[in-house]
Amino acid sequence: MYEGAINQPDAEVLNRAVDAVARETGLRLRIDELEVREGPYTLDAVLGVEGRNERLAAEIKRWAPQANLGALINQVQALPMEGLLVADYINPKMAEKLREQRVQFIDTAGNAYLDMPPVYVFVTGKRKPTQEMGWPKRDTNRAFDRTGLKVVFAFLCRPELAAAPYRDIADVADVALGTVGWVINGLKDAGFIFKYGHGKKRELVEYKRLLDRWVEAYPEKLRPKMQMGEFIADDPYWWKGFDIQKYHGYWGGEIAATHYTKYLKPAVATVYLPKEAKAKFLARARLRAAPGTMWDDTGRVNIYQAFWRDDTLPFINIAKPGVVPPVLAYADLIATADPRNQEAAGMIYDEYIARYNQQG
DNA sequence: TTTGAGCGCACAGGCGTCGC
DNA sequence: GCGACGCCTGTGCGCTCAAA
Repeated sequence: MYEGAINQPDAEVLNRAVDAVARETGLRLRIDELEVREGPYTLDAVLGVEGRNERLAAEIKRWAPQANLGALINQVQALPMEGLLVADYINPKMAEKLREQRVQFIDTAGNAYLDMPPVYVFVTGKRKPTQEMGWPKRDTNRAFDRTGLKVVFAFLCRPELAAAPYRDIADVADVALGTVGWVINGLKDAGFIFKYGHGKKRELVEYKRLLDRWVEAYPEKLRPKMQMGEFIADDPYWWKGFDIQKYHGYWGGEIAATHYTKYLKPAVATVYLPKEAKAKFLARARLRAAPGTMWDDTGRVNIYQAFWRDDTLPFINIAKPGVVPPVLAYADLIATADPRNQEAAGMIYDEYIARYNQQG
């Protein structure tokens, strides 16, 4: 068992997963290093395979719900060397998706997918470990709860906001003043904010890692709460020439990606609207409620309530009018777990977001 | 019914400004 | 230079509400 500088719960998940894969498959993985700096990346761990020369960069996730699968795939694929997802539990559906995208994984139940010819392992369907067996407790950092995510979103759009007074932050993020303290402390604990200089000015650090955490938590915690319905349009190109700004709305997801990259042909429309504009928007766009089961995504429209205040938009750094900020477009695309969308997300990151990472 | 997250408000400490 | 005052900032507490 390895005990290093990495936080205790992550180390526990890693140790359990390594033990489980050995028990279920006989394949022995070796924990070579923890918290390895590789250029701009900090790898959670580097693993070796006994009797072989391969080294695998481990991305450890204590909590890996299905809603975050796209983000997880993206994080593993972005690793600077051959990667491996190490999670508490991967259910059979997630296992199949990960295998489709050739993302190797191991979990604490003994489920695994490893493809290192001539070694090929695919184990799925092992039951989730119970709480009594030491099932790791979920991370309860308030920075990654519903309101915390609104504050972090504002920071990701405008990193310098981290140094602003609490009242300004609360105003821009549209949360209560008391919430800001919880979020800042949560970010400090997690190592995303530190204070420097004589005046103890706050600064955002580890921008990419924070973005990954946000992109991971957003589709699970915040977006479902903001959902105003799923609709369908008869004309799949209804959105072309549609003046969304008239409704104080913003294109997200695939349509945002076409504005930022000209790379995608959108099938699904994602729209962010103020609550009060929904009825007028639906009538003008001629949308109807989506049926329970849809075999084809073409023409599908997801509408979410905009979770930022319209009058604080100058602070939120909208790169294109009527289009959500690059950070949100990136998160929407990653959440789909679709390979083409992930590619588009990568382009948005490179062109619009990466510069914040270099600053931070 | 219980629990926990979110909010608003009040309070305390720090800092700057002004008058003596 | 020192003290009084007021403003700004961050923290803590109690209430409300929603989810389980």
